[in-house]
Amino acid sequence: MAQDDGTKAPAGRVTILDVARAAGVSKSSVSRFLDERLPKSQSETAKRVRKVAEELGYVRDVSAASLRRGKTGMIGVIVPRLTDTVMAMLYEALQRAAARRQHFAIVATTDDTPEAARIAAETLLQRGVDGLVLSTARTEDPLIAELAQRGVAHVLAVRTDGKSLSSVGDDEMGGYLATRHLIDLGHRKIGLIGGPSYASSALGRLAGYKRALTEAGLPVDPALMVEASFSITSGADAARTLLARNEGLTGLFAVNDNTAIGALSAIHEAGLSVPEDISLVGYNDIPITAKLPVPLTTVHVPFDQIATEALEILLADEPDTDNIRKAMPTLIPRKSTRAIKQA
Amino acid sequence: MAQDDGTKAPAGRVTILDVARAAGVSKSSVSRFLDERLPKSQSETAKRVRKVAEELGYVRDVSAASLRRGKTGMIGVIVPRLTDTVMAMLYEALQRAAARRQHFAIVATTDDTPEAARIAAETLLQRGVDGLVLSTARTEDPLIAELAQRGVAHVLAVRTDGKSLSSVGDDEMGGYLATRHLIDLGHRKIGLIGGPSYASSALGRLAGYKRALTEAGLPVDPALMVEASFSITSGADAARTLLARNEGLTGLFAVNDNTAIGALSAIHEAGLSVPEDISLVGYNDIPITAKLPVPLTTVHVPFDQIATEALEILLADEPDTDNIRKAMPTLIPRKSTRAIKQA
DNA sequence: CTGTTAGCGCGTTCAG
DNA sequence: CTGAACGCGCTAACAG
Repeated sequence: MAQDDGTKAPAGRVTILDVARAAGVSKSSVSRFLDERLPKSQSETAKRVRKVAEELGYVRDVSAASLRRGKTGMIGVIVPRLTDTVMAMLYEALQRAAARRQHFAIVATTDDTPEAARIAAETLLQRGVDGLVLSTARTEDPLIAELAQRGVAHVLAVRTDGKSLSSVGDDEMGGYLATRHLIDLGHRKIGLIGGPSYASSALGRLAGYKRALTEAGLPVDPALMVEASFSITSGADAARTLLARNEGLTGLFAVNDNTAIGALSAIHEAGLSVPEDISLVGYNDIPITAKLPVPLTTVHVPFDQIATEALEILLADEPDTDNIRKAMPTLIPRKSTRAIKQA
Repeated sequence: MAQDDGTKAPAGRVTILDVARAAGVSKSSVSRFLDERLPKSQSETAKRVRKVAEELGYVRDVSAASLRRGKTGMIGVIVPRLTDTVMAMLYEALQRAAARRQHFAIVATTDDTPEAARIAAETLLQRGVDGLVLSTARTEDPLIAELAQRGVAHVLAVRTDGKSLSSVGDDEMGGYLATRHLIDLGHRKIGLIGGPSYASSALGRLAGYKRALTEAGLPVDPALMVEASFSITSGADAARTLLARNEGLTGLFAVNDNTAIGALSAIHEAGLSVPEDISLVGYNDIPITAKLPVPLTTVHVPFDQIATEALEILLADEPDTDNIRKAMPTLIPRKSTRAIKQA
């Protein structure tokens, strides 16, 4: 039994025509009054139309509007995986930023493989997204080149290829801050658990690590640097290697919280403690780091800012001039680092 | 400089009409041959049309198709948050299941508040989803009642309200398995870190805990049970309470891996070790549990199965008969549990 | 500011 | 099986 609200009950869903009739105006007027992109008119009729629409429970059919406008108001996000908390944080931030701009962010995952990234992009494009936010960029990424060539609006987030429009964290600075923190605490032999070399974020943090060392007059020793993926297991492996290879290591900088957590396991396994024997710094400040038995010192990344700027770039009317925007990270000192014991 | 593929270059995007012309058939034929819902015709023209479409790089305009079909092929997923790995796993599983059925899953988060859940549902519906998968159900959830009354297709996943169509894990069984495991190892004083009482999953696991205890002739002692949220911090708090309140506690079952991880902190803090002093079991088997310094014994939940069945229910032509489908969990014994030391 | 008109690209009648 | 014609609901262009 459908409820009767006094107006002629529309058969199925309420269309713009129902509203127009009920308000006694033309449907194009309704369309205009309800256009969220225009500054909302304060005229009496405008108010009445909005009220009637509200009462009737009218909601615009996005398929029809998208067809006509040539835009869907959806933006596609491509991330390696959502079970990586960093990427979940990025996506949630992008959702918030998109909502603020009356858009909606949909996501597809790639497991960090280029083939899946291509499929993800295709899927999202097929779904009609107005643009793409990619966090999977590699240096010399053919997918990105192709998108550019096809004229697909896109922006890189968190990771950059060094040339396309991007919104990232200042990884070099973050790496510097982390390493400098350890140096300031008196550490002299500081290992690095790096990330995959195809990720600009990992490379930047490595560069920052080197700069801090050099600036402090410390040697940049290849034996102190190990490359890992962004996984917990590979962090553990890397830490094991580093520990075995370097007598007297007291500081460790992992360019990712996950690898730091893996390193924690390896350190315990070796009969050592954090921070008593080894001071450890992570990167990203994922929620769990603050809640570990020994809360992890890490570098906080302002994902909300990165997301906001990414969308600003993507949705800008005319192409931006400065290609790569960098957001400032912050060091969060917690309990996994302490001043070195005096010899 | 647009490349010329020999056919008349369409101005903007390739439409169905371009394909029709290039293949020498009418556009309705093209539409039919390319309809993924129909069994694909093997006739020569069909093959030719598909080939031409492929060559021209034709992709169906989903807005136009959706407008005409009255369906978008999108399903909306509502979860508390994606930074909770459990929910990220659920959503990724739903994405895969949706893809298998030629659909696409979009997501919105609620921070586990009913008001945000309502907004999330509205947002998703406005975006034109064909149905909703909710993992935020509470017992007596007005939002769900409203969806039902409005005729919105929906299914509950992981958590159920006990009456609506749902696809969940068998939480009672999981709770039983976890507790039984501890009992089998000789533990007699087993604490429970429960979840919020509005979540059916938490309630089910609690019920399983009680059944295992009762079956073993052990008392169900209220002092051994603490309610927590699903967060790490609250898990730590709960464990502290339990430890302080119960002399001789040797076993602990946390109905969620996150709270188990929190408990870990509290246990260490109290100067105790896992599994030497306390055996600990979690729930969900999120990836990190296997990689902790002491890998966590936990209950694995088949999210892929839950997701597949959820979509089966949601996309079914006629309403299902059995309301609540339950997937079997599995106990994964790792290093956080061991036989009790003999007195 | 308002209304009229003309499609957006597609899927689905319906007649052949 | 095929094609012609219609219209899904909306917005843009235009005219008043």
